[in-house]
Amino acid sequence: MMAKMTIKDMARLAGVSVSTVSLVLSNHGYVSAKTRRRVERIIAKHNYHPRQTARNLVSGRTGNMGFIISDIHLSGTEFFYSRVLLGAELEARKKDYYLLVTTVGDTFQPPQDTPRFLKGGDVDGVIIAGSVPEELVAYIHPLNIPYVLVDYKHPSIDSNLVQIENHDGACQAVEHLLRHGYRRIAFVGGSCRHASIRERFRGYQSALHHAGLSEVAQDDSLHFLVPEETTALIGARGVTTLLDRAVQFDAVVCANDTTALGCLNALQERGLDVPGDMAVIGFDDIRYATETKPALTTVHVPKLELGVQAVRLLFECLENPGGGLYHRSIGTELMVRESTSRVPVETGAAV
Amino acid sequence: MMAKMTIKDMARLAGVSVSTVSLVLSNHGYVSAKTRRRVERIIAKHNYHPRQTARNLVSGRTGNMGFIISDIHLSGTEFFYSRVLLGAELEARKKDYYLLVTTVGDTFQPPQDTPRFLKGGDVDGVIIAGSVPEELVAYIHPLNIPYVLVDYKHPSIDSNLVQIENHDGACQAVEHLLRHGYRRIAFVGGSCRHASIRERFRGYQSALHHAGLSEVAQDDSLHFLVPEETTALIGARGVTTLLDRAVQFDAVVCANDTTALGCLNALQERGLDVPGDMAVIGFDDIRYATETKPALTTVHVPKLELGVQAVRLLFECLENPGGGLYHRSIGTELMVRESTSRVPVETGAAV
DNA sequence: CTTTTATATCGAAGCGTTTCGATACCTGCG
DNA sequence: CGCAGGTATCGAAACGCTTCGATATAAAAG
Repeated sequence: MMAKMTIKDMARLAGVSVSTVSLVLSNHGYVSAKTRRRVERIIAKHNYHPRQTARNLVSGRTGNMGFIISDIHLSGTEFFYSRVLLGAELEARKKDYYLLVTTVGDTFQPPQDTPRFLKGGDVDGVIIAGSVPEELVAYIHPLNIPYVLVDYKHPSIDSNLVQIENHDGACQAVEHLLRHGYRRIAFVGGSCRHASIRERFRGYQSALHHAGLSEVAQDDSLHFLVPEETTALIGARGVTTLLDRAVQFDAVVCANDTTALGCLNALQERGLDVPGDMAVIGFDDIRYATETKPALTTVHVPKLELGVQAVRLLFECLENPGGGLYHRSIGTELMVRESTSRVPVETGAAV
Repeated sequence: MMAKMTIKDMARLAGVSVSTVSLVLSNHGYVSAKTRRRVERIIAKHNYHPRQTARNLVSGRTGNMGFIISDIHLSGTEFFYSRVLLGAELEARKKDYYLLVTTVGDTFQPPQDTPRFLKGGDVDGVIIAGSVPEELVAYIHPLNIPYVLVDYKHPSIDSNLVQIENHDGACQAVEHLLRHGYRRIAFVGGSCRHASIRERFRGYQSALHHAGLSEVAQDDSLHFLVPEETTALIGARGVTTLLDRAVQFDAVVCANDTTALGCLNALQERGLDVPGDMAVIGFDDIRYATETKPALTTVHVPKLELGVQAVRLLFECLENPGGGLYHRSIGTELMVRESTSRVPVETGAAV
């Protein structure tokens, strides 16, 4: 195991100065073809690679971006943010950037819980995916390090944002149900404090209003919206609660697919047929949306794209410092499967 | 936006030398209580944090570890490796280490596709999660940088390993079926080139042998094992293929849960009752194993634990360089749910 | 009262790069 | 022939930090 080679070693071995080796490496100034060849041969022969750390020090640029995500989101409830992460990684790598990933719990105490890379300047920018403690954003904001929020928004701090068109997606869902003749449409979901969920609920209401069904939109006995983290159980509890209220409804819009899975199971248990007796529609289009029986009609969210756009946004901030805040909206697409129409339809690919 | 503060600024402001500030920071040598207080006040007041990059340069230690995972694994087929990642992150952070995450595709061309952080010395060690191109391991091995493979093994290169007790898990599955009276037990799965899947198959065979059912273990008409990546479709195809062969069987052990989901759906479509007509057992215990109808009996793999152990192993390598290769085996646990016993049983938590 | 020893502080070297002049050589043009 | 300007190479400073002596003082020991 030979000791780590440095640029000095290369210079010595090639019989040139350190600066010349550096010039060869960076392709900046003048180097004669002959010298260049000789240096390159030596470099290749010894498999030399410049130490990034040293470069960082002089350039003030790290080539890394932080990716912060709540532990729950990374792998707790849904198969969602790991795709956002993947999209971000693929896009970042195109520009030779790498992701320094860390998770945060649902509490965040500024000194101890702060990722070291934020304070130590190990990253050029940060992506925050999904909802995180408000304190985190409040901590990062004044740090003067570019950051982008994905599918989350701090209540009072303006940030760079990549958002899902939740409102529009929910409208699409409701309009689809209306087209298929469903009228008394319920809404079920957890995490109601999350802005995305609220937007979905508002989209649902708004579509009903436009269809002249304001009494449905306003009828809170048709709405089950709780603050607990989304799980299938919430969906099951939601739909059984509604059924037990003996309120009449023929369709349920779910805040997301996980909720919808719970609904499907609970309805089945009650002996109700989906979509015969009741339609169910989800949101997100997670992987298992195609595996349910019946396959779940849902609003597709392009998760990779969220990651990709977040990275692009961050790059723009980096290239254009002090250039105000950016804002991107990612559209959704209705995936019509079996849970909302009496005739089985073609099943599209999920995720 | 004030310019970035350095240790020099702190020294100047506190009226001491740079070295003294450094001593305060590191808690190494002698500093009088008075001086310490003064310096600490100044540091706190200006929210100064030493630049990691600079520290790296002198210490030769980065405080980062690489985490390499195939793009497919991160979010393609299963809800598995994102939990490994989470486990690794949580454990690494305990020692103030962070993960530099990157993905690899199923091809890997050494110069271009090599993550920069491997060459540039941005990490102190590397974790490789799941199966990756052989060339990747072949590339990293001679780099003399500590690395750990999780749930994967290079055919010829010896590495530090964290493995699942696949063989034992599959035995548990088969033994459970045998106890419940199932005898003609089939095996269905994809990705058969993956060592883990092969071990599961061998475990299945081995348990049957021990039970005196060698003819089942050897009967290839009961085995559906294909090289394609695991999907639910493979499971569906597998079980219908077996049914169409008109071979008699009353239970199917699946290479993993995704496969099992496909089996469940296909069986249901054929009008067969699970577990009445046929038992189905999975492997992994992914999140949706509890959401299927019937809930899936499966072999639980502690995914977080895989990540945790990988990080611990890597730390050992770092603290003990040149200390040979390490090897850890992570046990599994049978989760009995509804798909294997005629009487419904309590449903445990998944994932 | 001198000699250790423990305590406190500092200057300077060094970590591995990049980059900014400085120097020197050619070449071609007036 | 002399000189501008392009080409080639190099030495040295700088990036922000740690750490190794060196130096100085105070306390303890002889």
